[in-house]
Amino acid sequence: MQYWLVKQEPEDFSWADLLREKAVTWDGVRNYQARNNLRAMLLGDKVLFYHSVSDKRVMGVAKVGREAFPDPSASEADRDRWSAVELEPLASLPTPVSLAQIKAEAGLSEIALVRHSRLSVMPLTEEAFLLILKMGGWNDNKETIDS
DNA sequence: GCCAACGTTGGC
DNA sequence: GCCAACGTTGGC
Repeated sequence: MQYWLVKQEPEDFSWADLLREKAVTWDGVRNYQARNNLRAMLLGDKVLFYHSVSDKRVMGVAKVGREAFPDPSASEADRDRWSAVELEPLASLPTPVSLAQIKAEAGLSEIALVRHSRLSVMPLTEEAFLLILKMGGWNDNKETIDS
């Protein structure tokens, strides 16, 4: 099991949109580091969904529903250069976790969300992932989210 | 709205 | 291959 965080401006595609649509093709990533992270995702990996810019909060947990495939939003010539995955919603955080809270938490000072604010797809350690869940009011143990 | 950080492009 | 110019992202 690996853990990730993806960012999206809620005006473009929000957590509520994902809950409504039940699945989304996560395409349009045009940064190599982010793309490499997409390609490393495995079926069932857990993905925190973060609202950037206007909201700046972690909203919920999704899972990888399909591993990397050629990005359908890329031009024919670039189809193999860029990748997409599918994400499915798992659960909303009882209380979304703000960027300010994350920055104030010593245990999260090393995560890419803080250190590399422009990266849109990033890995998280299990510790960081579970800590953010806890900060979001997720009181159960990790087996709950795994089931 | 501003600007820092960063990635990409293209001239040389 | 270097680097200046430029575009984009995203926090503030």
